[in-house]
Amino acid sequence: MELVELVGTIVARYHDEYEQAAFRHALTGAQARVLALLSVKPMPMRRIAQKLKCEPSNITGIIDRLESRGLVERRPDPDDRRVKLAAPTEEGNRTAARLRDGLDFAREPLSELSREERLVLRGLLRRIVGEPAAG
Amino acid sequence: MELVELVGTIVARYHDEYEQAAFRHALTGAQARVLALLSVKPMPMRRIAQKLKCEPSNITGIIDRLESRGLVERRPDPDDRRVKLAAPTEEGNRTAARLRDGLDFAREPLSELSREERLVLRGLLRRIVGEPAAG
DNA sequence: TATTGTTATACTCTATAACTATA
DNA sequence: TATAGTTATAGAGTATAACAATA
Repeated sequence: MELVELVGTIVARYHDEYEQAAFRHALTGAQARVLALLSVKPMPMRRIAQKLKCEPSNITGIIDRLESRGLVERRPDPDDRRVKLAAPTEEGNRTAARLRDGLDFAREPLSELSREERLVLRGLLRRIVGEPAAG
Repeated sequence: MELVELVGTIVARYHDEYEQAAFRHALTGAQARVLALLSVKPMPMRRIAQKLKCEPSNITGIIDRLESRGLVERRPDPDDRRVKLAAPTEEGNRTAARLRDGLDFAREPLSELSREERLVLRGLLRRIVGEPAAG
């Protein structure tokens, strides 16, 4: 099995598992990604679009749906009245935490590897990602 | 940077690059995946749905759009008149080949690694994917 | 004038359910 | 009866263009 094909397999599996984890919380993949993003740090609508690499107009609907479920709220930005800060509610933060815990990919397949092997893998992946040697 | 985060980064990058490669040929991601699949081997509509992990009814529209662009055609199955085999046209095969060649991910980041490192990486990824030692 | 978020619109992908034609 | 593909429908994500409020 070729390296590129292996990477493709892992990408597909990771993606599927993320979608499934989202589905368990009655979220779509996009909604789960936005919620996960906001649970790290609230941010303006436009910043979310940049992170998701999509047009800002799409974020309106995604936040609408998360807001209607009580997982996210829109707050005014005291420094710029044009800006709306999207932030998770308490329930949103709890959902985001359970979402993280439900990502089996982290545990199961990687647990096949020993500690040393994981360090080797991490080093190789860092090279691929283009990380500097730090960390 | 943690291992899981690294995998997530690579997954996102791979995904983006695939979408971009598809876009360069005026294809959506789903259309490109189906075309790539069929360029390996023509198959019944239902089999495509299984490969893409979606409902068969969706495949009708995707094949419709590929067919209207002359990239794919529907052929009867001589063994079962219910079945329609989706197969790439000559132009479809050419497009699929150019699509494969345009996937920079294969070349650029992996080329950072030496031959030995790539073998080590392949071995580790095989373990993660759960491949038997064969190949 | 430029920017932020929104609205309106259209297209694609998706699941569900009902349908046709075969088996 | 069961299966393969289709159609109809609805919801979600996406891009584009135009808009109101604010900078």
